Amino acid sequence: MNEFEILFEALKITEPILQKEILTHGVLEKYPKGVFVVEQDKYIKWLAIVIQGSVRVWQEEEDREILLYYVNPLETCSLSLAATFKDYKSLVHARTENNTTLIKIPVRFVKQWSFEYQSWFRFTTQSFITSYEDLLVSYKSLAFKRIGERLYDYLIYSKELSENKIHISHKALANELGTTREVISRLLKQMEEEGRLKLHFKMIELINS
Amino acid sequence: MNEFEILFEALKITEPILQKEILTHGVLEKYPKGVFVVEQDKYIKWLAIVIQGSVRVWQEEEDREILLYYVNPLETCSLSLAATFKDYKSLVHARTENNTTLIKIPVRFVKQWSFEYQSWFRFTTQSFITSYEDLLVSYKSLAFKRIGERLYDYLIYSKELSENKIHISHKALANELGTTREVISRLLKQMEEEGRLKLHFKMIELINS
DNA sequence: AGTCGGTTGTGACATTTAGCACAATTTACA
DNA sequence: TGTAAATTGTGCTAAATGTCACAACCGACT
Repeated sequence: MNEFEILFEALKITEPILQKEILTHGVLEKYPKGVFVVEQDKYIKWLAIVIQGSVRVWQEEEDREILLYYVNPLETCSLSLAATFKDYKSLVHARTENNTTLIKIPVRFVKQWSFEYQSWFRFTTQSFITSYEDLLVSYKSLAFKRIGERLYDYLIYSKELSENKIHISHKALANELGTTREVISRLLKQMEEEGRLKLHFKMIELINS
Repeated sequence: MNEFEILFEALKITEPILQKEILTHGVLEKYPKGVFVVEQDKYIKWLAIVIQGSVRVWQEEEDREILLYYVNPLETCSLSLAATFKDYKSLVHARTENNTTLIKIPVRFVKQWSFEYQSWFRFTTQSFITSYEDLLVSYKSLAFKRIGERLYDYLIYSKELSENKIHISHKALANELGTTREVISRLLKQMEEEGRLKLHFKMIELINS
């Protein structure tokens, strides 16, 4: 099954005309890790849907950054989606996290299809809603939780995606959470002393409670 | 011009069939200040569009709260909108700020119309996008700015909506920004000493720089 | 084995934010 | 006019977070 077929199946795109449109105007691209897909303050020209790999989306200011979310297979960056409805500059950065396969759709089609094809409408709408809810949860967490708790939440969440061993540096964790490396190092050390995890070089092992 | 006509004009709802649908299924309601329109963890049954007045939308945890946004005339709460596409419990609270006139649409129609009527599609889409962007800006601000700056930003923003005199208590400001009253009082006092504003009882006067 | 760049640990200290206590002030309204 | 409730000011203290400096450590590569 090729990438387009994967897309059609996952998004339940059954309309033959829409399939044809996507095949005609969509562009398949493969990127290595670390490529910028979207840059803050630049105009967005394509809607990218991740087929394989993942894309990290974040905001930055001076030398700090904070994670917004990851775009995983068969999801799209809801901000690119927003941009397709209203020409504007990106408020965020986005970069591939792994080798990543994308299908890119020129923005001018995205809106039009939403009104014409039920399945595409479902896809765009769902993407928006999910992203909005996620952001809302993050916002609340940022407003009311202390860094220690947000850090642990992050680790638990990462664990669910893979296993008990999370491969990430303290500096990278700081960038996910919008703080600095020393803060993370100290909090992790403290959690290690509490027996909640075990620290290794560029790896954190969670201990099942 | 009655409330429905105002709605049609503002949202550029020209389709006669849609107008008829809205007149048939929409309900006009007038509330005094302080009525809960949506409550956290409750199911959403209506999409409310503000015609007059305004609705405050916020999140809370224990005895803290933080503002998300205000719904102003001819806007809708994007979270109610999200809920119409996916039955779920509200993540937020919403309460009228003034005497407020709403048009309420049962959620089951909202999604259907989006796909059937261009103007309704434009309305729902725009609402989502605007809310999403606003939340994103708030998120960044929360992540990187200190309370003092967020406070001043808030005052400047309020000033633009009305005049130099902002009628609000320190406690209410704390609730807008997710902090406590003492913090706000001190920061305001400091800004007064710096000549940036003048404090009165339940009112803050901004000084043009 | 040696070098180098990135990573981690940590002490000392500064700043920001929060929490408690209580007095003073203002308003609403009985 | 008097009283109660809400609002504001502020000293003191504590906790959370950020900053700087520097040493120790790890792993990739020659």
